[in-house]
Amino acid sequence: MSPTRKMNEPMYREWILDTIDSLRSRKARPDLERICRMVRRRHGSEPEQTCAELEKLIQEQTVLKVNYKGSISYRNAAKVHRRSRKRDDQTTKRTTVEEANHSDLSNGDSALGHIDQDETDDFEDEVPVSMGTDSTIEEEEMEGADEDGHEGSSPGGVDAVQGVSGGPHPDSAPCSPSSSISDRPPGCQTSSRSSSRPPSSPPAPKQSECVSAFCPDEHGQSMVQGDPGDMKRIVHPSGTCPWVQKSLVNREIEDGARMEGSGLTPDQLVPECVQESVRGPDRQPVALSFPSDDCAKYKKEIDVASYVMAQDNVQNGMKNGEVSVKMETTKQNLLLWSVADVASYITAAGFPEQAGAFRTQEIDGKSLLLMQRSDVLTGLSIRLGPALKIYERHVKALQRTHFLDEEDDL
DNA sequence: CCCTGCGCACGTT
DNA sequence: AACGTGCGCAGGG
Repeated sequence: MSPTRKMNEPMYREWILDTIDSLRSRKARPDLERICRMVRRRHGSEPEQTCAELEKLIQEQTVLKVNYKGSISYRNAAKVHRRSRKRDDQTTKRTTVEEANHSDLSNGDSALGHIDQDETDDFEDEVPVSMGTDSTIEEEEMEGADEDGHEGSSPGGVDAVQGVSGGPHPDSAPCSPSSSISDRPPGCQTSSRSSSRPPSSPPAPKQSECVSAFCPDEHGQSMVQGDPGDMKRIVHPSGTCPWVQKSLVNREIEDGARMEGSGLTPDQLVPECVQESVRGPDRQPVALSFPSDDCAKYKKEIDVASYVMAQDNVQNGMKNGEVSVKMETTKQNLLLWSVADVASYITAAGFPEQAGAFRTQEIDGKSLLLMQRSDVLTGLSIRLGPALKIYERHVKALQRTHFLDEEDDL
């Protein structure tokens, strides 16, 4: 019965991205409610589905979920670009990434710009998004984390702390750090929130947009975060997004009068990923330390590709030498890779069957750099499972490494 | 009623 | 100054 149910991701992805773009061009906040509504109107798909698909996109970073001015917004990752102007600064900063994490967060909101076609990967490195995909992720967890992180922030952090999470949304609530993190359920249903605060929250003094995704550490990479276990779960039942329905329903039927039912306004529901970081004019963020921060930092500092490679080598137990060598030269020479090089890389990475597809499609180093997720997932005619792994763990990693390196060089 | 377009204020770089 | 964002309002269907 529900044809929409079967929709392919690519399609949905387009719809959603398109919708986000439309809303943006219309100067309307691309929030979940609007996105769902528009998708429904245009394509007739259920809000729930849209919500679920949107989440997938968030996880794969095709869409970025951010907290902007106290509310959740979604961004088309491909359109996000960071400031391209000041290169010098960037370069400098990049070197020392230590603080990158914060800056990333902060710039999220306005800095996003447009990345044209290069998209995804490019921005990735700047934006605090998560890179992983396979397992995980999401936003809500962060709350817990940050709270936990307590304000380590700053001494004077009052403001900061407050700002960090408290500002805009109660939900984020950070205000009470000491409170329980543990109970912070994944956003959607949350009941606890209802009592927390009235719908009307004061305008957030500070503003910054935070991306909600984080780095999953499914590889077991030991990143800096403290509790991996926690952050692993998925946040909300995407399939169900009560709040989505609710908001839509409200609109259609009651117009909001019913919120009390759940106790929250659509806005408040969103909290899942809300997290904010504030940073002083000249200081670092005050923010609490949440995983995402670490992730961002981690991303920058570590050579993802190397890491991945190492892993693969281990698991494949093969051609370590070859791969390693390749890796060494990767940064500078990815552009020089031939079709055969790419194929052997894929083979060495443990996907011999899929390597042929790369060869067939004549993917050389340059092409590899230009590959987008959809290209790998659907353009090569390979199975989704391996395709996802190849893209997330190898293609993306190589691209990232390449661009980062390029940036450093600049 | 809903969608769309846009002026304007605000925040960041 | 330039740019991204989104509120709030007006106009059109």
